[in-house]
Amino acid sequence: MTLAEKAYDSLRRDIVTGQLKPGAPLRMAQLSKRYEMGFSPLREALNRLQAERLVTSVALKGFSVAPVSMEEMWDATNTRILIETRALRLSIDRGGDEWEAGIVGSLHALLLQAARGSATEAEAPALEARHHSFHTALLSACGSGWLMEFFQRLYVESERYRYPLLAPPPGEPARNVQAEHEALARAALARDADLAASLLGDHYRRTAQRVERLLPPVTRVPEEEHAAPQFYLAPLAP
Amino acid sequence: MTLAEKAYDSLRRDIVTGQLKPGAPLRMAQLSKRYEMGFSPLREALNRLQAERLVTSVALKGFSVAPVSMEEMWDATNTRILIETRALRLSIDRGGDEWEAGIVGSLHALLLQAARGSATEAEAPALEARHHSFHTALLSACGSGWLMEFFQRLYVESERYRYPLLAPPPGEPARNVQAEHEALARAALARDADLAASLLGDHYRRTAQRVERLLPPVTRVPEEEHAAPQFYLAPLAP
DNA sequence: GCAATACGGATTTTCGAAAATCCTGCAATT
DNA sequence: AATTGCAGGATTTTCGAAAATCCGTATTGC
Repeated sequence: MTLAEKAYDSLRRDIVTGQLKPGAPLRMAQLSKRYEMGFSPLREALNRLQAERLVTSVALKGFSVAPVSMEEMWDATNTRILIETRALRLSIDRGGDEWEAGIVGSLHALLLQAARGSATEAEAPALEARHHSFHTALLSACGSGWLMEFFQRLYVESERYRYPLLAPPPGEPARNVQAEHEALARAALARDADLAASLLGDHYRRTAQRVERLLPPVTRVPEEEHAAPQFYLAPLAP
Repeated sequence: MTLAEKAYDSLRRDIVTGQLKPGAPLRMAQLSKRYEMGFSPLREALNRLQAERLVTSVALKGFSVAPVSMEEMWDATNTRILIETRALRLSIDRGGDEWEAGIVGSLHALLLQAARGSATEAEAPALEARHHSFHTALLSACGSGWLMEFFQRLYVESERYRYPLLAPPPGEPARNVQAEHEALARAALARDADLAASLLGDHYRRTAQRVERLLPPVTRVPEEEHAAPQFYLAPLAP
């Protein structure tokens, strides 16, 4: 594994888990010290992350962690539902034995980890990994590389919002999210596409609502000139 | 504009227009000479392009132009229809005067350029730019950054397949694609979401069928993993 | 004869410093 | 008092060379 790949993995993890805060500037000197490598591999990683919208950059002014907002969270959620319900229906149509086995296996692993009392911070990455595997398994037979790519992109994006909730705040009733996963798997294996798609949409909407309720401070991003225009009139000539 | 940005634009253009053939290895020394810059800005551009799936890379073995295939072209087409019909319906719901003005204006500019006899190679980039502006204007009021991003990604992807057809081969009946654009704009401005979505889907399916009919050699991607294909999208401009 | 291994050239990856650019604060001017 | 102009420092961007790795070839050992 090259240094640039290490840099990519480390930066991605630290952004998704919130150790690098949204909007925070990423200075080369500071990153170089933190990750113990030169500028070249860091720049490479930052450019990839920029293309994935996890970091932003302005020429000659450097990189920053991409900001978060409730608007963006809902946009990601709605787009996710569009992408994943399509991929799920395709998978239900086309999936074979391997697809079913992948669902059953990854759901089992997810439930084991969840039952292990994964509410602690130390267990969060393991739980998150199995959650990702399960959702990937569900869609894996869709046969569309583009749908899978967009699914992965939006999964990472929503992980940024979801991660702080893996260790639920005290006094908050735990949501039985694993029951939703089980119902989803059951509907998929029963080849009930309408039910499965409906359950998947509800699953994500519920997650988004929980994020909205428990993470309101996150949304308070001071508005600068970074705001996207309401309308976009593309230039005509090159 | 930094050198890295120039490198990105140049490489992207040369890949989309087929001057860099699908599957072709991209050697640093050769690129450095071709674009007259050092390794650093080139690597930066290549990493961004890799994240956008226009180039592939293997650690310590370098970069290549991403391959093309008919399967991938159909995947991009179908995913495009999913993304864009959603974005179009949202725009039709939410768009205001500026949105309408953008459509009318960019359609007018597109028709002017098309009437100018853009079948020549020299005019292809201008026609392509206005085509892109028109489709962007149609969706621009959807209010979803993620849908717009995926739209742009798939637009570029399909441009790779469409570009050689801007100058139609001799003996091939020209398709009246501008009539389709006009009908699309009319349906959008009339706020007929079902009709507009249906026209948009047909528009892309027709394009894909034409690509499939006129570019069959493209699909013959040799089995060897990294060799350049025997056939490729013929370059239009010098 | 055949497999395994060592070598040399080609290529990528990384480093460290130089060049270019931006930002801040202060002074000079209107 | 407000604005402009200009150093000086901080930061990013780029270069060129060094280090690391890969691939094909030839040599060795069995």
